[in-house]
Amino acid sequence: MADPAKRPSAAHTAYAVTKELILSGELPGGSLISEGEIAERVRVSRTPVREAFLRLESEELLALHPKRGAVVVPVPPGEAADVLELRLALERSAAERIARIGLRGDHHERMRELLRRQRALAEAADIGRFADADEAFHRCIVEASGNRLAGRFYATLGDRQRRMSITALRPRPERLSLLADEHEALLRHLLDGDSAAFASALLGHLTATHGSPYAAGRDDR
Amino acid sequence: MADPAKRPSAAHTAYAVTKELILSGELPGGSLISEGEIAERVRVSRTPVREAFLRLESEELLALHPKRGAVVVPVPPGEAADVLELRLALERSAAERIARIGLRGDHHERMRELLRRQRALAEAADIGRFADADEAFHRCIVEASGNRLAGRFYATLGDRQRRMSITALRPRPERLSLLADEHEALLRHLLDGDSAAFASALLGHLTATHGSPYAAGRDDR
DNA sequence: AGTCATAGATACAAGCTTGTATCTATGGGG
DNA sequence: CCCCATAGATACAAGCTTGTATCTATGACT
Repeated sequence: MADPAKRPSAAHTAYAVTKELILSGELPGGSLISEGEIAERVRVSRTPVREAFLRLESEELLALHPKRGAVVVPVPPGEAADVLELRLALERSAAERIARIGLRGDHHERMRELLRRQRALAEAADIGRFADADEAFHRCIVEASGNRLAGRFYATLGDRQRRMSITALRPRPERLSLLADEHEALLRHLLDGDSAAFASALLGHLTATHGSPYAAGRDDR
Repeated sequence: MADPAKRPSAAHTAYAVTKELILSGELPGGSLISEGEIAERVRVSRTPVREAFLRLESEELLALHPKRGAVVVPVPPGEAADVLELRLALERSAAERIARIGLRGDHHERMRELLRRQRALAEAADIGRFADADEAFHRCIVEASGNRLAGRFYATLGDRQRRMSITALRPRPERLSLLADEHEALLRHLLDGDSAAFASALLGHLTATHGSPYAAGRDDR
């Protein structure tokens, strides 16, 4: 089959497919899988699957048990709060910098476009794609700050976030419009340079969607 | 060794020990265990352990995989919110009934005693025992309503609650005093017959400790 | 005291998986 | 076009577990 640049290796395909199964929730935490099972699914031999498993183990998505199988590592119950707290920190920090340096036109345009897209997806009740546009909107906020490091770090939260949003975000389609409204409000605060209002609205927004990041164990309470 | 009434069977011992390991978090969700491993730990043969595993499977604490082992079923990420919502519902309902019928003296005494106990444990920084006294306090609220069914149902949330509170409640010892303060406030509202204030305070209390029950997927938002 | 039933110990067979070694196919470089 | 290296396929051995059958010990009842 025709493939651009270089055909991905069997090991990489096995890795990508398995990772997607985990992140999408099709293989939930606690599942017990095997090299043979994935090999059959991806239609390769066990050798590249073995390599993929090792990689996923290093990413703490799989726990390998010799001669017994691999367990999909569950999302630790407390991690939802940890990820949320980091998201809050990164986005607030981004809003403060944007208040200082302004919001570049292309970023503004991009957010507008994402908001329009969200409206359309809310109307179509497309929860999956809405979640993608939701995530892209928040990521754009962090990237708009110009802090490349923050942008990169934020992206690594994406995988962990996906595993939680699959179960946390079980919205009725009507809620999608509310979420789009809240995104509008966030953009307005950015444009006003009001990072305090942004922080407050963001906290409400994330709390309603994902629960409170200020759960037990936090030091700032 | 001397034992009262009847010595518990090996199967029951294996069951109780394994369940405690799971609820306490020593065997977290995603752990892969075996009959032999537990048999060695409890010092019995595999036969009673096998029976215990079947029981734990029916309670959805273990997932058995023939010839491979048993996986400790992880706490589903969304379940924290579900359990919290039920707790809220039961405790608010109890507060409303108590507002109507009053708080019996013995229940009042019991709660006072538990609060004193919590103060002492906060001072001793005994997080484990504090959590027990915390749980007993909330359970007493539900039992004080006189609704035996609610009391029984609330107790079944106990197991699920424990698996979450181990990770959610990672408090610094200082926070224990704050929790005791909040329990004082809850009792005061009960005594005042102010179920609305009780509901509001309870929401704040549980949200701070366990995160918001009104996460995505709720219908009342 | 004897008998019977049941819980549990134990040993061996069988299932499921990984680990390892060998072979093959393919692509790149000379 | 040939050779070499590497990715991957495949087959068999080995590890870990459960499933099953048999035996034993203990307690209860007669």
